[in-house]
Amino acid sequence: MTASKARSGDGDRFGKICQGIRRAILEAALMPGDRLPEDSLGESFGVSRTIARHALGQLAAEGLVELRRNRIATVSAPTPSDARDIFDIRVALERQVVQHLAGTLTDPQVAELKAIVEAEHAARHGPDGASIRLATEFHIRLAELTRKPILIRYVTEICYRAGLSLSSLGRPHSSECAINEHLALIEVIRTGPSDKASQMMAEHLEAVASRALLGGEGRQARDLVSILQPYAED
Amino acid sequence: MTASKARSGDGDRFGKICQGIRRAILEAALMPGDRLPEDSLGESFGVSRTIARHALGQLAAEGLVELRRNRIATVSAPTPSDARDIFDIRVALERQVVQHLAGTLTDPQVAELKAIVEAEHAARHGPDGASIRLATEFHIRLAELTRKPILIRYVTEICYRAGLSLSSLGRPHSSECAINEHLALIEVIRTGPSDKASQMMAEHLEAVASRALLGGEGRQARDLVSILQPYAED
DNA sequence: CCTGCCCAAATCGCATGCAGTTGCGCGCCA
DNA sequence: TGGCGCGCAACTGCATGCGATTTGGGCAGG
Repeated sequence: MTASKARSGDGDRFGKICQGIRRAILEAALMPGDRLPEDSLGESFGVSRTIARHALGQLAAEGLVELRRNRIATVSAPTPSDARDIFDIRVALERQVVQHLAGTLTDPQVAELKAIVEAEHAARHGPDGASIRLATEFHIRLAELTRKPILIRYVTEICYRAGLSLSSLGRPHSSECAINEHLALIEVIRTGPSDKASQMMAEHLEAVASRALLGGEGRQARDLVSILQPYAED
Repeated sequence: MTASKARSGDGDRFGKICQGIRRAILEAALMPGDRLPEDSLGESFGVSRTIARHALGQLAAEGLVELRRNRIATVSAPTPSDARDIFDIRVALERQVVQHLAGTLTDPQVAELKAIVEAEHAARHGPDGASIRLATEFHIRLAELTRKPILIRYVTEICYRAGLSLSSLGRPHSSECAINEHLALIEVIRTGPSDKASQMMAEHLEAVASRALLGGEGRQARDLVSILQPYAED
């Protein structure tokens, strides 16, 4: 499925485009509403429209890209309410991750996770995009440790969506605390009972969501679309 | 995506194919391993390979279809372990559904849900496929009542995957009890506290999973792939 | 009778071409 | 100056064509 297909490495042009756009979105290089015409996309990745088009379809299925008939594809613009839903789902899924993982981490796994957190620490004063990407990588890596392909897939997808929501709706930045929370998470997953670990993950994600989403001045100009949305539903 | 693109009705050939195959899989008309060549697919839906191919991509992203490079697409063959993961995730997601819904159901909504259960009752002696489809429809309708598009999307997807798992790994049938459980669910969602409703949903889904999955003689010939899988991973 | 090789048919991967739709800019009119 | 409508360029929707790859079945050899 997607996970196995995204595993680019051979001549997988399709996966390359998907991954490229995903990363661009995650790092906030692409912002909601940005246009993604098939032609120019294919050109910049050195392939024909066909593949670019296919990739856009995939990304639309993941919720990162919006596809309207006969219109240029755009980067999705999650509403605050979307963001709320995404984080609710994310909490539910990542609780499962830590529940399955609690007490099973091997030393190399712990080391790998700590290495990611260290990278986060190193990047904490760099561009915003890198921080978000690394934090996301931490959560995805955690999911991958479960070796449950379907869970991995959903966590990955929801993490990307969350990243998009953060970069478009969130405050400029607030990753400082997340780093400590990640370290604490590793510890509690390694040693703690699964309930406690699950609870801590839930609190961590809630903290991320409220630090970034609820506190700040979420709404900019383009938010009028989310305001008008209820009126346009019928 | 599904939600916004499912706005079918006009000339949406793409959505038609997706929905057609989804339904065929859900009703067990298509079984895991069945081949889905682009040509014949497009022919039977009256479109060119291009669209059929695109639809297969979408279904692969949803996990219903397996796509291997240069090979004919096949209906996915979930392993028992996949099925376990799917139901774990499904429990987590549907708990959210009933938590959001508890105590908010309007009378027409209750009536609509009861109508679906009634249809289940009517179809309880018909072909297996119809029962599974209606039970699935119940859960999806429940999710739709939350009006949370992203949650709806994930629940829908996971329900389809669960349906595929049931029809391929499950016993011939055991929907009798599910009908009563659905009725009980409606009641507790309508009146009960959200915790209780959430708990009942979890128990219902666990019951479905264990009735169908754990009890029976899950493994047939093709399961040797899942047996060999761990050895082939590196 | 079983095994292994080789070739033709089936099928996929991808680019390109054409037709239909959108929307943007420019000129016209108030 | 500001609003309106028209026409063209850009873009998408989709089909088809060609080369590459897999498959499975026949034939030769053990």
